[in-house]
Amino acid sequence: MRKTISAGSDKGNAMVSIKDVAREAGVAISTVSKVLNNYPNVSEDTRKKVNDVVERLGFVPNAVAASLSSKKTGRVALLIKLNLGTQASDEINMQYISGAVHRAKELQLDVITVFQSMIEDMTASEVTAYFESQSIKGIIVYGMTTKDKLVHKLIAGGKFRMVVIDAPFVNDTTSSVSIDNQRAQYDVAKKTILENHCKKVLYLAGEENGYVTGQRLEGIKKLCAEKKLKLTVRNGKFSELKARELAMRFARNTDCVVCASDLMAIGAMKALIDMDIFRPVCGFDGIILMGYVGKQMNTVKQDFVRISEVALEELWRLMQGEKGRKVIVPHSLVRIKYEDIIV
Amino acid sequence: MRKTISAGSDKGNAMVSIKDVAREAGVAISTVSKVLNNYPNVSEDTRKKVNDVVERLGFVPNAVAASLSSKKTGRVALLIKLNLGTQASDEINMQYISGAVHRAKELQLDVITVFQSMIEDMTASEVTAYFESQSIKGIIVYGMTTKDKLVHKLIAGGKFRMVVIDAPFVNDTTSSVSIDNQRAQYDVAKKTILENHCKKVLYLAGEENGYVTGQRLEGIKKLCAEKKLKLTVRNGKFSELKARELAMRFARNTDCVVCASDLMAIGAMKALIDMDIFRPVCGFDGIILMGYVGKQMNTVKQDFVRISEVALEELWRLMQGEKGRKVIVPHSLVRIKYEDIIV
DNA sequence: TTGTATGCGTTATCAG
DNA sequence: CTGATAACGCATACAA
Repeated sequence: MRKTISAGSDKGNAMVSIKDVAREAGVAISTVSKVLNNYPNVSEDTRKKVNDVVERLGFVPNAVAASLSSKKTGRVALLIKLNLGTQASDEINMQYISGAVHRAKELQLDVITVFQSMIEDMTASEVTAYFESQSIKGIIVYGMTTKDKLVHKLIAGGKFRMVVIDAPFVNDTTSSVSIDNQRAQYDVAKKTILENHCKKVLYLAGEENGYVTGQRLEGIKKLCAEKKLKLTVRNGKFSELKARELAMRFARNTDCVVCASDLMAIGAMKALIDMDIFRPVCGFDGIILMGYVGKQMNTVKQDFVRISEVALEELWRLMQGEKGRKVIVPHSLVRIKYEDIIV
Repeated sequence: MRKTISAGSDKGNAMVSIKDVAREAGVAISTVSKVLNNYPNVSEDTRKKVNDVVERLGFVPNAVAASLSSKKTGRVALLIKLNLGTQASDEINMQYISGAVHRAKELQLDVITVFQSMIEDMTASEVTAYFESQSIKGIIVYGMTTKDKLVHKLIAGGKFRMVVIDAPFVNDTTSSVSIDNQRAQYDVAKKTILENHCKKVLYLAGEENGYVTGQRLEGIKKLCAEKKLKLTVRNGKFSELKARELAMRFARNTDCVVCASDLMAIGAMKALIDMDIFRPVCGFDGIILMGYVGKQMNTVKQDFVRISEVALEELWRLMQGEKGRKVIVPHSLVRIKYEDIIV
């Protein structure tokens, strides 16, 4: 009668299982299972009876056992690329993880986090075996580049449902999720250029093997064509240091610096400050670090949490058997000030 | 002879199971299991035979099934506290996750990531049930405060092996892992004070409900007592904004500002710059953000990746049945310059 | 040293 | 509508 809270260290108190519920409710295990999984063929009467016991015993089905048995309910892996300790990527990755993990809990999906570095020295079949051994059914890939052969093979293999962020892959079992990179680059540059009446723009592009690099480049090209602006493009490789160097060399002869990432924008801006000249700079991503540079800049705000939530929902869809598709998440333009981010 | 890569989209090839290995090797399933788990009683002969087949088939044991069966091999949860979008904590948490996940893979432990926000509105027994339903055997708690009643109950409940970072809990099933906070605060302050010949120090302490706050406070008190320095303590609450305000109000009458966190050090330093006065400032944590402030500061470098690796190893120990203990991880003193962190 | 049998907590397929 | 019962992939006490 007493719902013993089992004070302390009584070892053997096993978790309450479906069997206990069945016995307590006076029905068969299979019936309990049906109630739990909302099967149609079960009377309101027993349904209620079972649910009451479930409630009373505080029963929660064992997800591990379920996934062993079911083959449907599967786990998903987040494949994260950890960049050399630049905390810009830490911030972004953390938001990715947070978004996915939260949404996963709501959808009753089990999530494991995997870093590229953990699998980069494995062959494709080893990685596949590893994921299978973990009962992984779906994978979300963050920060994929053209050089990630392993991921390409994973997609081609077709063994897993996959969602790739910022990479243009769509097939029956693969979806892509991203913002409209071309449009975003166009928008943020346009705003900056109009505000400052620029004629000659220096564009610091991302790394060549990044899929977004080309799209963003299209955006700035389109703008410059439309507005008849002189465009100088340099490969900043998404590197703060590289951007700094490029700004030092080329910024003097232009009236603004458009960057394909916030980190590059920061590098460029710091260079300009050191050079003691002013040029408007705009970035891309909307990371908090932008608030620490001392100068405000326009940037594209990507909602990484949202992107990751959407990616997880998309993976869920795929795991229900739906076909892959391309999903675009909205973005916005912002200026990040120190006063806004300080807490 | 060819190690077939199984070209492409052959759908139905289920994962190779222990059964397949057994059949292929001409032994019983249990024998394979014994080989896999390095049991003593198995002849070198069959051991080799089995291992060959394992190799050839690329077999990897199904972790889910194993944990269902074994009751020993369990999963561990990382309980992460996500702070209001300050990317300082993002950086730290990312390193925590990275360290734990990597070490976990080596130790063949399955890891799930859980955020405080996901469980904060549950009761202790609900959380317990949730973790049990996930076959969680051990939990690492990051960023625990005195106010986290839930975690306290989890520890008291004794159902899980636990490792708490930066919190003083040790019992049979619980270990604590941290640096020597008192010593670290003493060291970094001493260095700063000696370098600048300070006499009056302003100390911006952490939040009262943080376990490290008291230890760090002891460190600075000890130093000031030894060196006969005038010490003014204010509660900065680990807040950059609060530190900024406190620096504005109190820094003028002191010759240096010792902070219990880098974020506060940044807030204080920015305030000093705005006030146009110079005071040496030192921080605590060693986050990369320190490189973006423009002024170099001494700080304590915590190796969060290492801390988390150690925590995971400790959890592993506990799960082997060993008793809880207190583990101290080394720290170091550094100055973080923009030139060092830019990549 | 090896094999047999049972169980872990579910889901799913059948009869009833 | 409900209840046995067989998987799921593996570990392990026990028998051979």
